[in-house]
Amino acid sequence: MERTLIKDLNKHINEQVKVQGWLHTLRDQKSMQFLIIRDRTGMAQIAHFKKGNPQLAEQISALGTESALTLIGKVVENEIVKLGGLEIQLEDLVIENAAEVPLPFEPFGEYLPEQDFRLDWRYLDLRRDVNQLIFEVQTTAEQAMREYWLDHNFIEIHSPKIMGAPSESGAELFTIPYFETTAYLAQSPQFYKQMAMAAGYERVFEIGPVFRADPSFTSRHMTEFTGVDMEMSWIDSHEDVMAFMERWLAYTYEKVIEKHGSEIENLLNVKLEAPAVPFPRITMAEAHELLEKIGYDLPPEKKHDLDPGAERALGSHFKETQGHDYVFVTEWPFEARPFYHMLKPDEENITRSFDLIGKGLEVATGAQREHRYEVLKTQAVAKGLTVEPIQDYLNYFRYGTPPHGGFGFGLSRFLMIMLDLSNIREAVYIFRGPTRLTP
RNA sequence: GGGGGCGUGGUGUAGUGGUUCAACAUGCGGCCCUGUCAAGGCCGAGACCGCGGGUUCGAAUCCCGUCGCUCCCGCCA
Repeated sequence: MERTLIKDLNKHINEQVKVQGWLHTLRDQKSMQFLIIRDRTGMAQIAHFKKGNPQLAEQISALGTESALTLIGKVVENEIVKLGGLEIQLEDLVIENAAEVPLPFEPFGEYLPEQDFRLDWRYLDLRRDVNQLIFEVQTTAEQAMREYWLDHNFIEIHSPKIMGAPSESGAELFTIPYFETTAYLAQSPQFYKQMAMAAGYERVFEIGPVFRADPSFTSRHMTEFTGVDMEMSWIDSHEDVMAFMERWLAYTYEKVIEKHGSEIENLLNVKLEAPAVPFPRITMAEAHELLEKIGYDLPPEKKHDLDPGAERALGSHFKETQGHDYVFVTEWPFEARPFYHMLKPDEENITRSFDLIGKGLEVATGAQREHRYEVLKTQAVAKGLTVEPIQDYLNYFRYGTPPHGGFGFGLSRFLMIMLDLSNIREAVYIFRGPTRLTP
């Protein structure tokens, strides 16, 4: 017998159906039992007259909530029933997997345990509607991103996550034993995206895992996360990358709104609107002036940079003045950027780069890359790097590599921003942090 | 790596030096209820108040240490 989804029960009045799902609540009375069963599509009431089958009644009485059940019965209309005006009169029940009693916590209780405890029992936590929604939204968002890329002639790549040399200086790398030597977990697909430019692929994207060995204890950092990266050739400047990116992001919002807008409003109380294109832009120099004007005190060691407080201040400023959640901060000083960001021709210390700030949180970094071999080498040396370990990378720029640029974008941070989640642990399927390796 | 906060039955909280201070809610167990509906009623079990030390006649409550969690800074997506 085929399974009927709970949302489709009203199409099967007076028919025998099989439903499968989780026991949401059990109301065990003297002569009757009511089981509320839940599947991904909704909830329904199952009624059982104890006298009809005392043995079954006994089994039901022993059931713990959240048990996985298969039920067979007849769908009947019943105006009294508040759950959809129908119920299933139980004929047979299979306990597929009984939930132990008691549960570690009640996923549908009035209050929730603290997050760390919920992460211990993440699969119970994920049974909550709002969590199901978050990952439906993520699925739609990724699909929209891919659609947009494919409509613009991008090629999808999957670069290796095991590397022989660090892909960038700076962020800490995880080392792993690798036969007779030591390898690193990829901290970014950066160099491999650029290799695709050298390969003449012109436009590539990758959605994949990224590893950072930084011991960061914040609500927005993870040691493993999903990086959303793209790179495009034959650009004139970083402005081409930003112009692409804002349309790509607006498209993603549109698709998410179309599919989940009302549910997001119901469950998360967020009224989603696609961000207007173009996004506001501000150069780093202007940002510093603005911060001073609005009274944000940037620490002196940050004079070429922004700190998280400054990002939040900029975020709320552009929200207030332009009603926009996003802002590009452009033209970062070379001191604050990696060696491969291209410098402006007339201003030696300024890069053709940008960060995208969403609701005050850094969500992406991008730039035009330096594609001229000698210039790139000089910039690496200027950053204090030795050429030898990055020679493989430098070799990408020896035999006809077009001008290009791109960005790296944090998928979970994006979900945080879009859905107003206060902690990245809520925006990721399974969280990995310095002290969280399980489940 | 630096700093702040928190740590009480399974879970969420109350209690900030003493005499019912170990409470309330929820969950759990039992009983009651002719069909309930995020049911309701009654009864019951369940915590030596993270751990170790100290102050005190007396510590969940104050102090020190330690562990865990959390947030902020640094780093970044």
